[in-house]
Amino acid sequence: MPFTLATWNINSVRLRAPLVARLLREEGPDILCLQECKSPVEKIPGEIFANLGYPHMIARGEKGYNGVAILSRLPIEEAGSLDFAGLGHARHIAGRLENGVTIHNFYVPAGGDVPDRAVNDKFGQKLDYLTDMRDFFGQERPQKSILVGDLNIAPREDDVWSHKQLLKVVSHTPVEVDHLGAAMEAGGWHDVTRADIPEGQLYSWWSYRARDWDAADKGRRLDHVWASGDIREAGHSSRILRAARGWEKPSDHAPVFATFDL
DNA sequence: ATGTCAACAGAATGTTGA
Repeated sequence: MPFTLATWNINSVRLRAPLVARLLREEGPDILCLQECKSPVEKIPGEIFANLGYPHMIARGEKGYNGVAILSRLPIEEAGSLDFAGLGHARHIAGRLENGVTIHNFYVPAGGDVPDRAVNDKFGQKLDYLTDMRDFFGQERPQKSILVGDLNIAPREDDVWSHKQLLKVVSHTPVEVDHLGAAMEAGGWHDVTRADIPEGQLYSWWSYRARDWDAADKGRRLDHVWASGDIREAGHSSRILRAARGWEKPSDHAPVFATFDL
């Protein structure tokens, strides 16, 4: 049975519960992975989503920051949560579907402003997080697995509005791209979005600070859908719902979709 | 340095993080 999955950094699931509901109603993904819920789990308005046909929710949360959740119309059971770099943050949850597919939902640390771990602890934490990711998935290569989330890195030149102007901007520096690539390779992960859409500029995030985000279009592809090597061929129909960035009181991220024939 | 958001602490705005 094919299923469609979406990943979306919602930037407060309580404030934007109406937008989540709109996405569920209008697009109807089978599974929606959220990041930056910024809410303790017990304060996530799960009944709103349940009433829309998404009775299954697994989540990790904390007060004010981070937080990840998976909403599903298919039964999903928790399959652990990882705390890379020992941050003690709610940045990951894994779930398993009845067909045996595991879904990892990640919110990788943003990394602060200065791309130098000697002067910016947050940048060091981001690199350490990615190194731990590499080591974890390298230990035992995942199978029948999908990894999604806000990875806070735009790896390719055509994943940013200006490769040259962003080389020293956190999210597109070579050291971050290398760390992400190492995690990807160690786990045998494949970039489903770029397998589907190999050519051209592709963004999932536009800063709030731009006066006209749509016209300026200074975006970055920070949100990703990966598949383990054994199911890479099952992924298709990738798309980014850019329109959601223009909704009333939007998140600064747009949802990324993929369908899997599994 | 700036721009714009959101949550928190604690009672108005400043801080932290993105």
